[in-house]
Amino acid sequence: MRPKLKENVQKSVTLTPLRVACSGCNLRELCLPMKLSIADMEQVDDLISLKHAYQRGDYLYRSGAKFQALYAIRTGFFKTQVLHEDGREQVTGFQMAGEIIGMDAISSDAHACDAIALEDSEVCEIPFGRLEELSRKLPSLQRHLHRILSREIVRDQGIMLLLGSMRAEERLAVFLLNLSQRYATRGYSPTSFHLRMTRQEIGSYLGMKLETVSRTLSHFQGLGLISIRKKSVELNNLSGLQTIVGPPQQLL
Amino acid sequence: MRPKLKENVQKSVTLTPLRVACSGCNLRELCLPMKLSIADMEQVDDLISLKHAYQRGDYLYRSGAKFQALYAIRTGFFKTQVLHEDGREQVTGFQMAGEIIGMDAISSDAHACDAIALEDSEVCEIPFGRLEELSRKLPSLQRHLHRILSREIVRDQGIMLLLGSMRAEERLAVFLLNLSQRYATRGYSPTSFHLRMTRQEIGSYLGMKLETVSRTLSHFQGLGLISIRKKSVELNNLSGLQTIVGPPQQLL
DNA sequence: CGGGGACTTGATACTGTTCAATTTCCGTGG
DNA sequence: CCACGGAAATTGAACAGTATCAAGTCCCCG
Repeated sequence: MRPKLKENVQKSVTLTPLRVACSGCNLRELCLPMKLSIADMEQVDDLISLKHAYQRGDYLYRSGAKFQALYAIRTGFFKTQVLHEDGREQVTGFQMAGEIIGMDAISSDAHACDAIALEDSEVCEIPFGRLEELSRKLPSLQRHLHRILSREIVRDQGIMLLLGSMRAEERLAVFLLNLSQRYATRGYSPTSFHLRMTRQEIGSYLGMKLETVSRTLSHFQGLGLISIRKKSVELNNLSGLQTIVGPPQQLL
Repeated sequence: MRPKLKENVQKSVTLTPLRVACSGCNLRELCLPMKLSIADMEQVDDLISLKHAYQRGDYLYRSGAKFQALYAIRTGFFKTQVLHEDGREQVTGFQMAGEIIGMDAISSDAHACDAIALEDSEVCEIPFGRLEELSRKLPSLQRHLHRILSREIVRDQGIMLLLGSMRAEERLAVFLLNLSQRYATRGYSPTSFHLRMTRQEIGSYLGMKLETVSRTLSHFQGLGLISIRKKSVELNNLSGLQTIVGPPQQLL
């Protein structure tokens, strides 16, 4: 696959740098905002050339495993979770195509959480040593890497806000709206999609029990906000969901 | 202050590189793990030379403010908080001497949270553009920056676990033990310290109401685990607190 | 020395959990 | 292809943990 790609680069002058680096690996996240020359782009392209397939249930990495690479999800769906020694588990995120995963491992050279495929997926490996090396030469790559790391921090802060100060209904509404927006960004319907995760996993992520997730979804359905049947959801009233997130009782 | 420092560098051969870069600014976090030549160290030293004082209640930065620099806390104590439009606020962290703050702003060039001094504090400014520039030249600085960013991600994951799967008692025990450990690292007593924040702020951080914080602290005192009088805490039984965090009822 | 914020404590209300019983669905093997 | 078995999901009822509301105290700062 890769050689063919390189030929494309050389032959097709009309190909924008963007499309070159992203054609081997649909890395919206990694490539979109960068302005690179063709030559530079090829270097980035080389970096992310390794591609692996994972089946549903497979671990992309396990907590404690030696850190070697970041991973760019090309297709599919993952969850990340941290395990407490006493058996508690907390889902820390759901990741879909175009997102980068594994950044927790940089700090200690070992992964701090598990990443598990929720459906069959393809992933590009980004050897971190080489990424650092290359980003020393390419300021725009460097800047982009920093943005990705920082975005993860901001995302986590949002989840803290959610877990620390929202009620069950609000959390679930935020969750659905977030999925909706992410699917929309990727060209899928923002109002009709499949949940790749179980109620239990949603509950773990949102800090509530699976029964509460189920009840709350049923409640939303009763209000006509959504239609849900097992894992297929339809959001019938996006602004209605927004209202639930907003001031439930008049605060401030 | 800075000129004097440079003279020290030139005259005192016995000064280790570490002590040079840290003498102007007590940046355990930023400097400790790096191996740099004297010349490189001086460059890092130059980078972090700007120092500012903040009084209790002052904002180090506000949400939305343009991103210009990271900040290394030299002395004092800060909190960071995110505000939801409907007035809800969530404290996302308490930062003390030696910690780096402001990394949320890299992703969008604007700060995503407020940082407020909880006591009179001194802070070193680290212009981020120059930090990036220098870290392109110094791989060990680059690596260290990445570790700091990643550590923040790991920290946030820990808080998600706390908020998502622990009960009030456990959260508070974790909180006290975490403070204890951080004070110990800095050479202060791990068992006797002042809380710099209000019950309300602790509650916001831990996802509970101030009354619950107060009650739970009283409860710990009743158990003989701690002694607390307003803001002074004494941890009388560290392993007892650990037990509270551990399996409360036999899980798994 | 006053005033107001911070804190504590109690009584009550409510949200979400726990336990339990069914039902539905999906993958597997006959 | 259908039947089966087990996991996932739904729903109900009782319960537990926190939040809420309300007094009252303490103490820090001006």
